Amino acid sequence: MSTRRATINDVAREAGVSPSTASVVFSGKTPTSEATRARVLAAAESLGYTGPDPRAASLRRGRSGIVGVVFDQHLGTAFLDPVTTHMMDGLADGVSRLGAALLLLRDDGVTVSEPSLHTAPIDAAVLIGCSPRMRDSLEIVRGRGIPVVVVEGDAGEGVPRVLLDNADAQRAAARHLADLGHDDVVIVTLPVDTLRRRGWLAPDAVIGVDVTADRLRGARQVFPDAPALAAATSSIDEGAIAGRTIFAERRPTAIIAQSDLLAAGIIRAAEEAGLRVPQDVSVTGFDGVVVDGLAPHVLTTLVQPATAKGRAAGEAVAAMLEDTVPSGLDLECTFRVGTTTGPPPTT
Amino acid sequence: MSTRRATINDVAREAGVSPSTASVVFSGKTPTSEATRARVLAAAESLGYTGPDPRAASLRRGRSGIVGVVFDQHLGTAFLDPVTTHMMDGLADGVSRLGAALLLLRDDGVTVSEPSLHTAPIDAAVLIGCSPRMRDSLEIVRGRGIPVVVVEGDAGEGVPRVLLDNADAQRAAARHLADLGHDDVVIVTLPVDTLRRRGWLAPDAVIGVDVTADRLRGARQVFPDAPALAAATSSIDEGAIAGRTIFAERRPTAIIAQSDLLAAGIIRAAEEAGLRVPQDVSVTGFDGVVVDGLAPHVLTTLVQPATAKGRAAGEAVAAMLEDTVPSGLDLECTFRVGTTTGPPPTT
DNA sequence: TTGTACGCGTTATCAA
DNA sequence: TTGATAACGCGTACAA
Repeated sequence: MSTRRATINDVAREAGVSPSTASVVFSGKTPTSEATRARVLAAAESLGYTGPDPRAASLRRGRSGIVGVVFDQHLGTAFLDPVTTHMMDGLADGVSRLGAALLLLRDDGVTVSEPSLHTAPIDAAVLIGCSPRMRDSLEIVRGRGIPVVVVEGDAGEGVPRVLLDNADAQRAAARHLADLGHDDVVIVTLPVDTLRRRGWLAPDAVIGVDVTADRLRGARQVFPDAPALAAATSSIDEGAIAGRTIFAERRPTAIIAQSDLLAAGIIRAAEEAGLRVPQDVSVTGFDGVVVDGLAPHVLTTLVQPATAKGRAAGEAVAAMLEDTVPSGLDLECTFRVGTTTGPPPTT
Repeated sequence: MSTRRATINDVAREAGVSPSTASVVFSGKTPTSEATRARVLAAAESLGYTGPDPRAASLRRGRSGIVGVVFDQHLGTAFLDPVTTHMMDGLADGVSRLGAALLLLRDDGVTVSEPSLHTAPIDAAVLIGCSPRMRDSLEIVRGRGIPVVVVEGDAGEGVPRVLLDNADAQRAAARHLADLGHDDVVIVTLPVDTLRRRGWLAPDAVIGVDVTADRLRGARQVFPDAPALAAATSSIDEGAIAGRTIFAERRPTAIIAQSDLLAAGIIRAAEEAGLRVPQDVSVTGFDGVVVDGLAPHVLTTLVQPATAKGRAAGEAVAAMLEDTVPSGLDLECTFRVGTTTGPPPTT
């Protein structure tokens, strides 16, 4: 029983047909007589043959039926972000018409072991932007000649992308604050580079992450001189850290956070500092996800179509694999006014 | 430029070495002289060769470096459950020492297109239990001779499993309620079968989902006659539906929900019905996840080590691929008393 | 409808 | 340290 697994050759021999005939019985590419078909199946059964080896089939066909999803961070971290989760949802949906499965890949720059982005048997790749690493990932994938779709990132010519109107959306939120009378505003940004360093950004700081840069640009269109503080990642804890940093130094009347999770942390920090939201300080978020523990607040935020984003990416991939040329897709955020913004304190 | 991609043979020829030497340069399996190494790399560079084709390598090696994660439901749905999310987190961690990537697979019973469970090039599989479908999935994977680990499910002999002490844990919660003086208790269960039908369970109902059955058994050890209502899935909305059904018909003093999400929905339904929690009705959950919008309540629940569960599964897989025999692993839930349980109303 | 023959691109083995 | 050889298991022209 410890012998090697049966191959289609064994089955063919057992059934008294040629290997190609046996192959055809399994693939159904060519009609076969009911008799041979039955004989082949019986032979397979008796040998414990359960179908073509996917590795060999894949080599032969030149296709693996696998779409890689490339993250730039620990997979766990990615999953804990509701935006990513929803996007994966849509992505699974989008590629489903291909019948492709999703391979979770992480490109951290270090070639650990296999399969990395260099060696994974993927037919196409979806790069989840938001990271400077992405440029390198893109390079690798394109070098391999693999079709790729970029979600929220600058891809260069010829790479289909799924984009959000980050700048415009963020400007809408800033405008909302300005209309309420705010002019002392601080911006808390998503990571600005691979190093994910925290801290105040110099006015001329170069930002390597598109999402961060775009949202910042939108905010600055309304508040050109607003100071910006970079967070290390998008999480409630990071938001709290940023909030504490801010309130230790100053008392802005409003804070624009580049994600809902950050906003939630900032609100927590504000309350720790004895500030009421929105009476003492207004806070806006970005994403429109459900944040736990925020009740009874309802975040004023930009609701992004995360699921649609994933689905669009999936469909673009499907199109590329079917030799259609997919165009990039621009999705829009919806501004939602919640209970975390109000007029600035009159003092 | 539209010619086929370069192969390692082309590179070898260009570099004036044998294919095997070129191969070795890329794999590093055998020492090579600096000179040949440089020549091969240069040749590769000039031909645009970016490394061995993973499909061919995988065929030759008999390994793909991919671990399949099999879900029994829409991937999106799975991702939206915090327990699954945390488990994936741990799983990614657990297989990382293998350097393996995770392939998201869904086994819905219908063989749509490739790669399904039948044809995916995976070295091992992790079945996320909780489903009757799982038995079939298991059959398929084992038929292919692929090592498999089952998380929370009955696997039959010889299949390593990662289990939770569902029955014991649930009994602890039930005991807690009994100690408080409750004796009019209703149980809201997770789905009982593939059909995910809602409704009251007959006392002798056959339950095809292990988790559901185990937790129910634990509760019934304390409250043998408690009626049980099945939900269609684990979500807040489903919990609310169940809650409304219950409160329309009766006024139990306590409700045992088989998940936190269900519990949250039940609490919502209770409040809709003008009932206070826990003064009028106590509610217990299961999982110990953070549920949004539940504040200021803190759920009395069983906290399960979701991340550890995933990590254990990952490590078991790694062990199997390294020819070690992994033993199954039993993990324990921790009972946490929150603010949603109290003595029954004295009326 | 079935069989023959070959190649997909790589790597393990072993000898040189 | 390098090279020759032989699979790995399958799919598909093409011919019969």
